[in-house]
Amino acid sequence: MLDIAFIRQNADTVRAAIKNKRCDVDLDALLDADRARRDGIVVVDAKRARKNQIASLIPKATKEERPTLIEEAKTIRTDIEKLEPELAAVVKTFDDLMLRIPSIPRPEVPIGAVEADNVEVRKVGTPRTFDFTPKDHVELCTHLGLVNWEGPRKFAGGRSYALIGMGALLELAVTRMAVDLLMARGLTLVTPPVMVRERALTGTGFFPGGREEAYAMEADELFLVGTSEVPLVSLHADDILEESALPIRYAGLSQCFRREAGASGKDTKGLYRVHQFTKVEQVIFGLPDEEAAEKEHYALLANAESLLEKLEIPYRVALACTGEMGIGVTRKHEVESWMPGRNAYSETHSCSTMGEFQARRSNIRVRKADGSLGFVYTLNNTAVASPRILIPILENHQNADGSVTLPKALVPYMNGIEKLTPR
RNA sequence: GGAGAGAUGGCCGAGUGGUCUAAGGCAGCGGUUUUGAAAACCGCCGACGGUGCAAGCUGUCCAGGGGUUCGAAUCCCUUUCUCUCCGCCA
Repeated sequence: MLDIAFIRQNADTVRAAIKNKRCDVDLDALLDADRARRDGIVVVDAKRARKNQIASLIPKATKEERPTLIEEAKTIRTDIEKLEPELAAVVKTFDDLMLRIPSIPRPEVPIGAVEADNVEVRKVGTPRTFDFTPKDHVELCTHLGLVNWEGPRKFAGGRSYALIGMGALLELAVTRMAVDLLMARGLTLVTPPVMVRERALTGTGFFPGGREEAYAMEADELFLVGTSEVPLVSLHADDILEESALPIRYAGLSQCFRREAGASGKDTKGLYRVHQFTKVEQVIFGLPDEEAAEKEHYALLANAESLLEKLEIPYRVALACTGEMGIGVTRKHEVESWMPGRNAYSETHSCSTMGEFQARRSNIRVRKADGSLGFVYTLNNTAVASPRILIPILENHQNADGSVTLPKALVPYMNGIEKLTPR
């Protein structure tokens, strides 16, 4: 969410952001609602002021004066009772529109509509040249017995899967490796609730725009989160954090749930796009300062890259274009791992600076050293998401006989197992 | 799931219909004193909105929502959360 005063004063900037981010919201409707809201407040506040004035006069008034005052107060109350619902309706319109206004992309962000408009920043590692026909991860998982595909699809539906045996252990291993790396770099491990109220999703910017993406549990008015970013950011909703306590750096470990409502028919095969997965996510609360935020952003990015280096996976880093950024994001880097089965770099990490966007929605403030209050900046990045990360691990490290030689860093987490072979 | 007790500013805590512009304390900020610091003393000190060049004026907020009343932190209803006991349970 942006400051309405900022929106009024920078309407053109906001209009450009809406266009470039391909958001569906009517800025003029918002400005109209804002005007109507403020006009309404002036009228209602004047009535309320008189009402308060009369209420304070009555105890001091004589017996003779009282009936007149009470009469006037009753009239005013009737007026107010008529005006308040009208104002509330205007405010509701205003609030709904405010929630759909995107944050402003930073100047370095390329303007573009689709993935192809992202700007490559660097490539690290070289995709391996195979002297045999490499298998894709589906074949490898089947060959090595890492996944049960058919069972889950019968009782849990499409995009479901079960990791089995070494497959399940591999997920634990890579997850634990990520946790250890982040803890060593000063992040605090959190295993948060994954069932949350609507407020957490609105507060982090996933609602109202992404309502279709979330699983809802109607009976309890709870939603399953698609990332632990949601509970981690919400952990400090309504808090006033001391400047000295910042930055706060969390590593969230959770199951994530996504309906993939807009992806029907896309990536239905294998482990790439699934409804339920495990993710270690990095979340930062920092001072509202662009320079400090930039430093944190690149530290988060570096953590993800370290992970991929340990996993010996070639990857590339791209600066996402405006059309590929979420509503609240002001700068986003995507890290794409090389996946031989897709013959492409594909997204495994997403590193975002959100500015004050989430803090305004979730009411997360900082008391600065000079005593003033401000909103914090939030940032987030994937550390590792499984099973998607299993794809480049298996595909890049496969051998001609269908076995997989695990990257060295993973071996201790695999109880010393160096190679996956069919059992 | 059942019964009961609670929720007040950054924190603790008083406040059972008008004088609440929320006592008092802690923390914070400024000052006096001091070589410096501490202590003591004095003063300041909630958030958000509207309006205004500004000074100021004004509205809302005592967990959330609704109601009663000329007037609600206070009375009523409701939701959420916390605590105690019982039940169930990995």
